[in-house]
Amino acid sequence: MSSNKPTIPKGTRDFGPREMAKRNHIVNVIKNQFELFGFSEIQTPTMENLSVLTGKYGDEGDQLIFKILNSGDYLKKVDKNHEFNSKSILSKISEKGLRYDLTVPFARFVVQNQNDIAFPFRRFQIQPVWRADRPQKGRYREFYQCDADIIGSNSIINEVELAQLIHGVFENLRYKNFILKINHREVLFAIAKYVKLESQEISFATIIDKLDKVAQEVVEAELIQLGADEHKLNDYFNLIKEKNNPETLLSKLNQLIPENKGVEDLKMFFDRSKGLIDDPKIELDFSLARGLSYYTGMIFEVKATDVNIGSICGGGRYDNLTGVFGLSDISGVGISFGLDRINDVLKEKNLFPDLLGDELHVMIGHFDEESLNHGVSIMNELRRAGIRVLIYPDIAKIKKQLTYANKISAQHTLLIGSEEMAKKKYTIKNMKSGNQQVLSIVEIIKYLKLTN
RNA sequence: GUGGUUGUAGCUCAGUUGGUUAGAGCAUCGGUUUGUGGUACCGAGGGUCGUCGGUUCGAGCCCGAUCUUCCACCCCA
Repeated sequence: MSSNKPTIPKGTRDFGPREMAKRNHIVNVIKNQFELFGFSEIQTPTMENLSVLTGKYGDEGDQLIFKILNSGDYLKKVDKNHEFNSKSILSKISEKGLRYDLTVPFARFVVQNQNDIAFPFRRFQIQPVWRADRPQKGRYREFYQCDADIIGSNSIINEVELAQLIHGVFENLRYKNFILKINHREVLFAIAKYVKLESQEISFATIIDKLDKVAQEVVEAELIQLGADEHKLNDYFNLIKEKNNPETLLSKLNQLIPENKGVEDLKMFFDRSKGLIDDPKIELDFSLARGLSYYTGMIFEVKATDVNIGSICGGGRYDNLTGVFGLSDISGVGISFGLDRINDVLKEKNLFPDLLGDELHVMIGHFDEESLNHGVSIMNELRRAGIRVLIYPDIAKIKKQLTYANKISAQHTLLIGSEEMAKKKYTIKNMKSGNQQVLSIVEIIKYLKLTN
């Protein structure tokens, strides 16, 4: 009868009770901030039509979309006499895929519901996404994103608010060692032009993005091979390396690329942020590029400085995300928190609070059938008073019941025997200290309300 | 997708140049103790050594394939 042990697919995870309590803690903090900033929640389906998903994330992104096989005889539409390769038959055997992120489904949602939406529309969304990537540290095939977007407004105030929101989230998670890097796509494009790489802006951006991993010489050599002007490249590298306040950096940048919208936006961003964020951890990084092809304006990325895990939050402004679905000239800006990576960071840095808010207040223990029944009515009274309580449901030795209470981390046990039933006073035991006292139900409720 | 790496009990790991019946700690269950756990002592259960195939008189150990783990690249949350 020995069967093979069951497993779960590569890159996916089970979350036990303790894990879920921690994840919920993070979700609650993020959700709370989203609501404070006036965002409303939506959800979209797990699967989308492939026509919605493909072409939005670049060629590599398309490869990473999980495709769903058509139901029924999925080979029916395949013409074997025709071209027979994976690319040509994909459209015949699959028309749906699992969502790859939350932004593109959101764009689809906006277009479909445009007549019911009041613009500017502020929505948040916390749902899992799937990528057929090869898993490694901080990289999963199923993971949660927590997105907040504002669509239908060009104002830089939105960017400022999102920066505030990011600070609010990490402050409430008690994580201080993050840095919010910002840049602007227009700046990158103008610099590409400046170093004589016009029409190769994308290649320029992807190479430049490696700067935090690869030595500058390597990046420089790669860019020169691409056709960049060595002298102009040096001006740029010098500016990247310079540590200075944003105003100075921006005015220096302005000398390289005058009359640039990106520089103007960034100036306005810092101007409007003044005094709104305590202890801002914002850094201008003119080499920040970010992959997703739909960004057109300011781009954000949050990095953990003391954990090696990639970015834990990212986002930016997109001017025409809904354009591909037929609704043009609507600008939006959004950010996405990586729940799983934030969880990894808090775990590594031991930043979870001792009490996660999921604690069981009381477990009722008993000695026989009669006290068990008595306990059930006591349990009812406690629940009505808002106390989280359960009763050990079987007749068992008190030792076994206490061991169980210990394992499920009950904060107290309430013991009922013949003496307790006679006096209507019950033994309440604090499981941490081991102290116990004999109290009436009213006193117990009062006592528990005080401790929780 | 490219290159490397890992796999022995529920968990963390030992296991000699290939040699009888594969071990430990923790965890689990039971007892010492018929009203007291987390924290004592005693005992028990639990493994076709990731899977399939090969070499050998003999494989946990050697070889191949495959799955899985982790890492780097790629990309990203």
